[in-house]
Amino acid sequence: MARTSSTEGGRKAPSAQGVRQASLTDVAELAGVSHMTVSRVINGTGPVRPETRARVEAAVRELDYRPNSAARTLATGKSETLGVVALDSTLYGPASTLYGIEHAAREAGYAITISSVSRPQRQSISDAVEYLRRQAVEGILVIAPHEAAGQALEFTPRDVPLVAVGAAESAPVPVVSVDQRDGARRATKHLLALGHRTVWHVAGPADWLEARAREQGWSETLEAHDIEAPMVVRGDWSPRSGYEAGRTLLAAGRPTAVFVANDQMALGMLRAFAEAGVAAPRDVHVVGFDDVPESAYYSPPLTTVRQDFIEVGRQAFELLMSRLRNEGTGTRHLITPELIVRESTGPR
Amino acid sequence: MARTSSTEGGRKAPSAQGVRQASLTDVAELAGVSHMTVSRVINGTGPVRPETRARVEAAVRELDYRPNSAARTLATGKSETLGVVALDSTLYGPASTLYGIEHAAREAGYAITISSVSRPQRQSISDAVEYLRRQAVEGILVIAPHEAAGQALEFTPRDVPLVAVGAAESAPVPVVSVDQRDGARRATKHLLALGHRTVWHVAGPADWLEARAREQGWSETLEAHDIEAPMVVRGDWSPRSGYEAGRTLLAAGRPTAVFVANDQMALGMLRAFAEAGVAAPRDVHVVGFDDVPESAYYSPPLTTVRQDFIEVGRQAFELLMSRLRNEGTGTRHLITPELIVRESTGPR
DNA sequence: GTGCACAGTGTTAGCGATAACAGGCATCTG
DNA sequence: CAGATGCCTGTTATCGCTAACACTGTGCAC
Repeated sequence: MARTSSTEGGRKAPSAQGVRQASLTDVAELAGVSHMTVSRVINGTGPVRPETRARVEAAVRELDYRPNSAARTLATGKSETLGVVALDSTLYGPASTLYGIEHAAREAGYAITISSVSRPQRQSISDAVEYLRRQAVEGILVIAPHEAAGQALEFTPRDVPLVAVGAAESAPVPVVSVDQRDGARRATKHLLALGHRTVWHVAGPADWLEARAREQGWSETLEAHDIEAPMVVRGDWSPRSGYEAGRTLLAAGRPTAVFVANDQMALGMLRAFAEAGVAAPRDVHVVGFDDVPESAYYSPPLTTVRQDFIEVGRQAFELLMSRLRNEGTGTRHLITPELIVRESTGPR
Repeated sequence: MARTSSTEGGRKAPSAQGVRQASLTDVAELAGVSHMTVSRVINGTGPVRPETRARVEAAVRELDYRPNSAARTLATGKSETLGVVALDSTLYGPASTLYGIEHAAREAGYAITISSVSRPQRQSISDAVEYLRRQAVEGILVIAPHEAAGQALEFTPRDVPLVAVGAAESAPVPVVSVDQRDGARRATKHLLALGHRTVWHVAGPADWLEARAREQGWSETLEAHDIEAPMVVRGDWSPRSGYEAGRTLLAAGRPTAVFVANDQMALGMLRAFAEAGVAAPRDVHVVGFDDVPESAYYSPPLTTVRQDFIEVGRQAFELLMSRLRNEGTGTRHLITPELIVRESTGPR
């Protein structure tokens, strides 16, 4: 089609902000039909003669009509919107999960409203949920892998479907998560299989359920091999805390094998080791957790446990949808992680 | 107050999903007033006798009333919701910006609806904007630092306020961004000041405006020193592409100074160098961009250019708000980045 | 004591959409 | 050819809220 210059531009994009959006009725008038007919054309409900349909569609284009979602929500009771309670962080895991959810939702035509919490406290999580309920969301996904989240969810109202991502097994709501304990067991076994007498552990924050599950998987594996678990060093997921943990470990007696609860801390620890002249894999074997994109390029490339966060997000969305449809399907999805072996546990 | 056990619990959290949410009218009936009085109590508009107010508040609690935002939006024309077009990625920058925005918005009582795009194409960005408009957002923030975003924004409707984050200076909308060129100039000057005869550059994807601005800052600095710019090696922000760039550089003649367009690629490059026995800072000086939390723990710790993404998010939100209030304040905010010097450009 | 201001409340009319039902006019069926 | 059965369209009520205005009563100025 040839460009019709000024007319089109001028009509479609009036610079003033005051122009009212066209409504169904406006379109109906212009097309010479009733507003219901327009509604039927827009939504594809009910039969409309092709000729009429064309007239309506022309009017829609002419007025640049856009359905008002608030009105639709009010009339139907359905908002086609989901709420997500997300962590206010750029941690790789939570951020990836968020995108997994957003993706799945968008494909299904659902909008996503986010409410983030800076600190994993019971109150703030309850607040976030409450806030979302006010936004008339149809369901809520909570990405909040801490203890506090589990507690907050206990007192969550039951009248809006809710799915937790990565929360406690004991949480009173449906849950989708990666099997952290299994991942930790794989990591620990891998290190033991390399001939180490014991495996040390740098854990995440104690109030993170995932940190605790990894710790558990580690300690129960040692136990199964009749090995007494050494002291746990705790970090906060950050590279800096991993660095400090590394120095602590060096002082505590130079481990030969360390399972670190996430890749970023492993990076910090490797750095602390390197500064002390302790090289991996020559002097120490290290396994991380998460498989962040960088971990293959650490020095040395890091053996780690891969979690498929996108899949977690997808399954969480699916589970929520099935709840919305009132299908009482499963209440807990566990996703199995995968051990990725790289140089940090390679030949010395 | 003592807990009244079963009555309360039973009424407030009926497990069935079918129970209708209480409406203003329900509350009004229970409190023995008109629905308008309830509305006034809820919103604090208009005078209400303390006694009446108390009765209404009791009824609100009793019924666990929650205002219906769709109805409110329909009646007032204000949705108190902003739309954000975000990149479907876990890149540190975009993710951080998103959280900066969310934070600022939440404090101001605005909800955030996200629409993410997987690939920075003009069409997908237009679609995302269109999608948000349908959600009745009051304003839109576009985090999309690519060429395509700039193009898409040109054809964006003018009737919903829109602010771009990190887009082209030439974009036809208000923009908030970090001064990439300035950052690149600082990085390049820093390397030149260390006595290098030239500085190589590993650039980001050509369709990212930020990549181009950094490249420009680099090349114009060389030019100002009468140095001919060496060949540009291009990556895609990923550590893997940085690794490949590193190998390319090694083959192309072993540079002594490299400015890499982001930290992750710098990591990959350092890895490629290390594998070839080229150590930083002994044999080569490297500067990155972004200052991701990990960069202080790379081997060696990376000199880089810090961008305050949270501040970017905050200012973008502010700018959008001022647009909403129809204050014609500034149209472009530039935030100055900061050079962080670490070992990767340290003494040899 | 009349009038006026104002606190406190109620009534009515939308906002823009869908739901539910009610036709008019063909076309088929018997 | 009457009646039934669709297609296509229109009318009306309704979702839950706020805006706008109307109404009562009290307290105070004059």
